[in-house]
Amino acid sequence: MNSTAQRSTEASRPLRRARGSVHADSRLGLLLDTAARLFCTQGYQGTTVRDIAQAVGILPGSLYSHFATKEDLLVAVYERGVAQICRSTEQAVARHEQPWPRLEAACVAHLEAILRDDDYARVVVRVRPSDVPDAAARLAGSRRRYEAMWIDLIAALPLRRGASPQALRLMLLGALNWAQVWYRADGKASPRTLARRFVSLVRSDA
Amino acid sequence: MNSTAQRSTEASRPLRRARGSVHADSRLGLLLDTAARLFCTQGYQGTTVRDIAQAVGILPGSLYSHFATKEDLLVAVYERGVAQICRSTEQAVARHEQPWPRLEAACVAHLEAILRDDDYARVVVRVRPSDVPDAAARLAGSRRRYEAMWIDLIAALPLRRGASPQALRLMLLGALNWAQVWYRADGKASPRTLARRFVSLVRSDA
Amino acid sequence: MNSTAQRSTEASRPLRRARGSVHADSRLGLLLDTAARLFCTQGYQGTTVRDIAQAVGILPGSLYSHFATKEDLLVAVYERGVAQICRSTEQAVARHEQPWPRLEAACVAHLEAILRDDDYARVVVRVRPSDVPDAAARLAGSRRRYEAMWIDLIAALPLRRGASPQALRLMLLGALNWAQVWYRADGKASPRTLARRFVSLVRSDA
Amino acid sequence: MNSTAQRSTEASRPLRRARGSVHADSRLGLLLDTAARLFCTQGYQGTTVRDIAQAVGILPGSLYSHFATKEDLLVAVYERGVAQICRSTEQAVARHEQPWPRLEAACVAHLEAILRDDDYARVVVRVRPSDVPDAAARLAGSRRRYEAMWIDLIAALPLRRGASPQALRLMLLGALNWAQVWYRADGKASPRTLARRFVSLVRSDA
DNA sequence: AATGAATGAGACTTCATTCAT
DNA sequence: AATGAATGAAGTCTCATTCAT
Repeated sequence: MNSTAQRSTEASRPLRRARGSVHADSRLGLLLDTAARLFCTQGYQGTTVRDIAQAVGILPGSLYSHFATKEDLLVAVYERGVAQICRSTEQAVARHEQPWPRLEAACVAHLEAILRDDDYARVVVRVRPSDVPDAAARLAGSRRRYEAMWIDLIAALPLRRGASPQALRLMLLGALNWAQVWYRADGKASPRTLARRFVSLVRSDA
Repeated sequence: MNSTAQRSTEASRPLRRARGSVHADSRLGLLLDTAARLFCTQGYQGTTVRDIAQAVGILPGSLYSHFATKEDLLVAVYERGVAQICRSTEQAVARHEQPWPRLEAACVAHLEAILRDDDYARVVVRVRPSDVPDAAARLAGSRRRYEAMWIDLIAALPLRRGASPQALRLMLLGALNWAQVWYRADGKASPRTLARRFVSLVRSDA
Repeated sequence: MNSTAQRSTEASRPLRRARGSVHADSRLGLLLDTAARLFCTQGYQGTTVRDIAQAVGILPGSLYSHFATKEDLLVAVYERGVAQICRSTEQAVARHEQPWPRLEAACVAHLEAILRDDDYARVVVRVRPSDVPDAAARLAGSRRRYEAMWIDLIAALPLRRGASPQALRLMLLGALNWAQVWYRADGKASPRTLARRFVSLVRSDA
Repeated sequence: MNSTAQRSTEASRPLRRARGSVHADSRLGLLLDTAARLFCTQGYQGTTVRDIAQAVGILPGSLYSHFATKEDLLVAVYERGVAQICRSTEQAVARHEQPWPRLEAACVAHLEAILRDDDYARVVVRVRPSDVPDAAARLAGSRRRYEAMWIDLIAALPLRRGASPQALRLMLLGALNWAQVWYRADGKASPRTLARRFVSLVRSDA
């Protein structure tokens, strides 16, 4: 619902202007936050320009003072989402030195971001590039840096011979991302617990 | 509303009328097949009633001789999808007796269904119930039978103490389903290979 | 809701076939009754062919075995309505010999018919010919016989010099017909009472 | 939503843009005028959004910049109609002091408004609230103020003992309103004459 | 930056009606 | 007489976007 923990100043929840944003004193920050919230809640196609404008407190046409198209707005949100999930994950990883703990920390950070903390990050998982054909390439491009990070994380693991690092990465990220489909906040297991269980299932050194 | 399940391949992909059907319902069959194809290709919201009607060769309004709403059509497709993925998986599982091979067979069948074989099954994974709020309950209901099957498959495994069967199920299914997002048919690894790799990663008895 | 008191045999309320209708054993009687009920309840434009067919228990297309168009069905209902309101009024009038009591009896019969007793008669007042341009002439033609009766009734009155018989007729019928707009069955005054009050207001011989 | 009431004749019938309006809202005024004209000519259900938009010279969708639904547009027209018929009647009444002449003036004003002068007023009589179920309550609410005026007018009359004021009001208004059904502008009697005849028929003090 | 009205295309759906069976 | 599927036109309304102000 609200964006990151680290940057809460910008995600001013109510309708008024955010301060301290890189985007100066404009409504741009609020606009992005709102779009992120609606995109991750209702999906890209399920969110209308009207929805966003109304939640921000402007008219639909005014949105085009900031973004040329709805897709551009999505791309902006998506890029921020990738940036933030990268940052969260990097910070979490940096606290550990051993490869498996580092991987586990990444999984926890990732899952917490896409389930709870960060509307921007949630959009990255919620919106399939193929749902927005014209922007698919740009979205996929944004994602790449994050994937590179995961490739490194996995490469550092002492896997047993024959195990596919790529399969491990796809499996872990897939399992984590799909949690967005079934996870309910009122459940018993927290994102953190879930992430740890997933990791322990594939941890071959135990 | 929809007809049998025994005729899954009868009128699968072609744009024109099915040939040689024993039933006289070829139009309805074609309609469902077409809807399944478009829904899994473009998503539910990305597919218009016009798209479907045009691909079938009828007028948009004619669709409403068969289904009262677009959502009802989705539900019919979805229910067929669940039925077929259940059938495929059950058949695959039945060829094995040991728990891990049974699970592996299920994963292979599941992944092949949602990546390649079966437009109906693909819809089940492609369309999130929450994207279609008014039909969400019906869709989720359909899914339940399939989930029950997986719970049984997992319960039969000799897991090491402390491992969560639920986490294992959610992890495997999530990883498999998410493959729909990144899998490209021209890739090196077949669905079968992928599924086996995923299973081997979580196989604790090796 | 149901049609006349004198012909209750035909107006079999539930969905099954009427017996003893002039229209033999067919569903025609039921069809007409149902159309009358819906037309007077929801208006002509507010009633769809589907509504009628469904209430009768047939398919929309089957309606066209009986009537070539929806308008033809309306005309048939309307003509019956005029016939029945004529009959009711004539019977009521026949019980009196003096001109004013005859007029009063006509008003009572008319108002009871269009407010309560007779769905067919209600249609005659409810549906404006101008709402159905293509059938307007036929509807207006049906009405004529009834109007002639009223002209005679009024002509028999001993009006004071200068009073316009035409104005009196238009006023009385207008006041009665408009009651359909505001009358509620749960009100205090019965149609009979209302009709009498209207007559007494214009009765110049008191 | 709708603008002033002081400009009733400004953009009355012409198909094209109003000339010389003091206001810049000519488009909205034209829209309302056009809707009033079509609603009173063809009825509410007989008038399509396309009809209105085309007569105004905009696209159907553009109508929704001003009104959220077709019903909202009707309500706006209807409310104006009640306002204007109130105003016309009040002005006419104000020119007389005796109760019967005041009533007669009201009848004349009412009849002229709903037969000739004022498309908005005509809509009030032409459209039955029960034909537009979702807006019925709002329409009926609008009407109330006008009815209150009539109750006062009637209450001031020196009726003979036993005469029901309510019946007199319902009779007069019913007779006047129903004239919309049968009146043709080319007839011999003017609305004014007709209204006077009606009043004289119920005038008990002559 | 923002407004408010409008655009143009297209959304889903309904309607009366047809017609082979 | 009735069916069931289809037609073709039209229904109301929504959408992303534009543009003069």
